Amino acid sequence: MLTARRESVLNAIVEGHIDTVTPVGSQHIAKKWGMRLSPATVRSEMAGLEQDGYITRPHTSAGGLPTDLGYRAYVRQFLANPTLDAGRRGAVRRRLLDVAMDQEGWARSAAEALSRLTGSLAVTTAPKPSQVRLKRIQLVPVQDMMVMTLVVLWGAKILRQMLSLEESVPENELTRSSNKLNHLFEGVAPSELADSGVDLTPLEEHVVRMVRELMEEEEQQDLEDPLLEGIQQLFEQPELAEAEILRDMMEILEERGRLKKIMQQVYSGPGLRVAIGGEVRVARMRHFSIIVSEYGISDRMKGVVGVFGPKRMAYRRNIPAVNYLAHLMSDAVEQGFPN
Amino acid sequence: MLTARRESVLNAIVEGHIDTVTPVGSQHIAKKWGMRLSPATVRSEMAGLEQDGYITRPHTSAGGLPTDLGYRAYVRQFLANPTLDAGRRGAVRRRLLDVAMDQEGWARSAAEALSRLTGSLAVTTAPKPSQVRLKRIQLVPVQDMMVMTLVVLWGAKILRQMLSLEESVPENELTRSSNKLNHLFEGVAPSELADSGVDLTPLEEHVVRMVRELMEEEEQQDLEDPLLEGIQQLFEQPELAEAEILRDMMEILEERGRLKKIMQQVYSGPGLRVAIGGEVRVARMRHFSIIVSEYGISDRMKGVVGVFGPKRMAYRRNIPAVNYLAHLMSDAVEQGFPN
DNA sequence: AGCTGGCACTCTCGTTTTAGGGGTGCCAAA
DNA sequence: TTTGGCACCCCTAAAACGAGAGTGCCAGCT
Repeated sequence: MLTARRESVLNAIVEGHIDTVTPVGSQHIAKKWGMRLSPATVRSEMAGLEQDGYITRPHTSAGGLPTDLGYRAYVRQFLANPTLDAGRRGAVRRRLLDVAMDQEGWARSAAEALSRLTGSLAVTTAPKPSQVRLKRIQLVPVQDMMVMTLVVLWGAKILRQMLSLEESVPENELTRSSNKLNHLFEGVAPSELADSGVDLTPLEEHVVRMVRELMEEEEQQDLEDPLLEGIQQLFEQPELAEAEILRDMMEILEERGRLKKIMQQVYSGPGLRVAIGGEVRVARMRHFSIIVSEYGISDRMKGVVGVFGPKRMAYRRNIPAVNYLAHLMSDAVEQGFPN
Repeated sequence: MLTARRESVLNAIVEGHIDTVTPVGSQHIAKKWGMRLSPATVRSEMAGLEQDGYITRPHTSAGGLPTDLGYRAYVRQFLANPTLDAGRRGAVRRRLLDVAMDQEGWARSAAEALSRLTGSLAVTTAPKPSQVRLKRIQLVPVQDMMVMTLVVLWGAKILRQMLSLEESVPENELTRSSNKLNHLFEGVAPSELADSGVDLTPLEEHVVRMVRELMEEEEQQDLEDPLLEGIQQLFEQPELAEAEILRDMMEILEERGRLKKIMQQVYSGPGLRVAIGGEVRVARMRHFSIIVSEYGISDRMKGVVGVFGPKRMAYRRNIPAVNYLAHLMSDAVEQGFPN
């Protein structure tokens, strides 16, 4: 059971470890404490914390290291009401509401801001509408027998696909087809992209089928691909001296898909989540934590924003920062911005 | 002066070092030699090689390590006629000619193939036409007062930019403007995107100016952004145990721009180039080499393809591989594929 | 009770020592 | 010109060592 005093010993251990990287001993804590408690007393509390699984020791007669459970208890206090101190908010808000950017640029600049705010690797995904709907189809000839199909969806998402023709088709016919298809299908969901009674040329048939496939694929994904900003910050973390940890990190970051999957596992509905080390069931994450928050309008247009770093990250700073950004971004989306 | 025998001693040293990572001694070489020469003789040749700057010794009485000059002499033999043995060519050709992909996907899959072929980090840039010309402009309304401008260039490159309006503009007017601009400016270079005598609405003026800026920016770049494939391979290299080397590598890879600049420095015109360690004047490259080849049609549509790795890389394997891919990709581009 | 100072003990980490071996340079002989 | 022999160099890996940080426990104090 976690008495108040025991909890503050735990806090001291976590924070001590966060800034020294080493196991932290009883004296260190007592000192930080202003000597209101002797090291011996602290030791007995630490014994209790170890018993209960909040800390471990690398070996007998070494200081304490927080376990995942220990971090979890530590983090809890920041989850209640994470507000960023006014000083740090600075120009972020303005920057995020001011510029006319496409979704991706906007999300990227949010990640940049968050990265600067936290000094960590920041991750965002561009806002994605929950409904995939067709805005426009455009067939652009790029060469004889070769056409690029541009598909614009609601929310300014662009898909493209090359299409090789059986026979050369004059440009104005392509334009006519584009117009025809746009007329027929503007605003439809992928499932409605079937034959509409109207006669379609074989080419048009083909395009419709292709667009449908693209849109269905798009529909599968419920998040856009994550955008990373501030990778260099990660490399300054001392834990990466450990070859194994470095390797894990590379494997996580190497493929966008992997990080996306992890984020999907962690965030599950609105609000802010923290996953510490092994809490998310991915072996590679053992030494890392991730803070994730959804933003946007839950079932209309959403994305996620978060921070990734070693378990030893500055939760006290990062949690409010992520939360702040999530709110900013939600505000922006509610105002229909960006769009 | 490099006698034939001395040269083969050098070869043995380089290859020995490539696969043992350590300095290589005279016995080792003599053994490899099938004992047609005694270690003592080899030693005297090594003394010569050291004198002439082809090898160094980490300390007196240690084996030899190739210098940049030594690698250079070693590499020369592969530059003459780098052909990949038929066995390895495998399905690469087919894969590269078969699929209908956009430029970037195609270039990425080339990088993937090259990475697999060499077991190293492969880099490509998508083919870029030397002339930036307008194919089509499309104005897509995404929201009241907000328009997305899509610009398609020759070579199927797409640029986009958000544009916020002063006042709401009905959709069909946007379409009319798109059509008008396409009529006026189809196929023009950025410099020709000026007033054309025809009356333009303020909105159209604005779009033209914006498109021109985008195109001019595009014109500045003479390569597309590099695509990397196979980063994980790099991390398996033993030299990265050295913290300093690891750091250098990270700094090079961190920003795409940096690698691009290095590649531009190395490749200068058609054909295959190798830059070994300090040969390219970038401090961070000291421990690395890069093999780069241009592909495409020199002043119409080009890109680069290459391999990046530690100086200790398998040049014998990688040079022919890069060369092979460059030729494949050139063939593809000549056939107007991808497009 | 609960806290504290004292004390013996444990474990790690950095340093020093040591031994061994791979490798050289040189020389004299084939 | 090549080779075997030999003395010597210098690094590296392993072992030995000492210092320091930290613990656990206990007996006495508040």
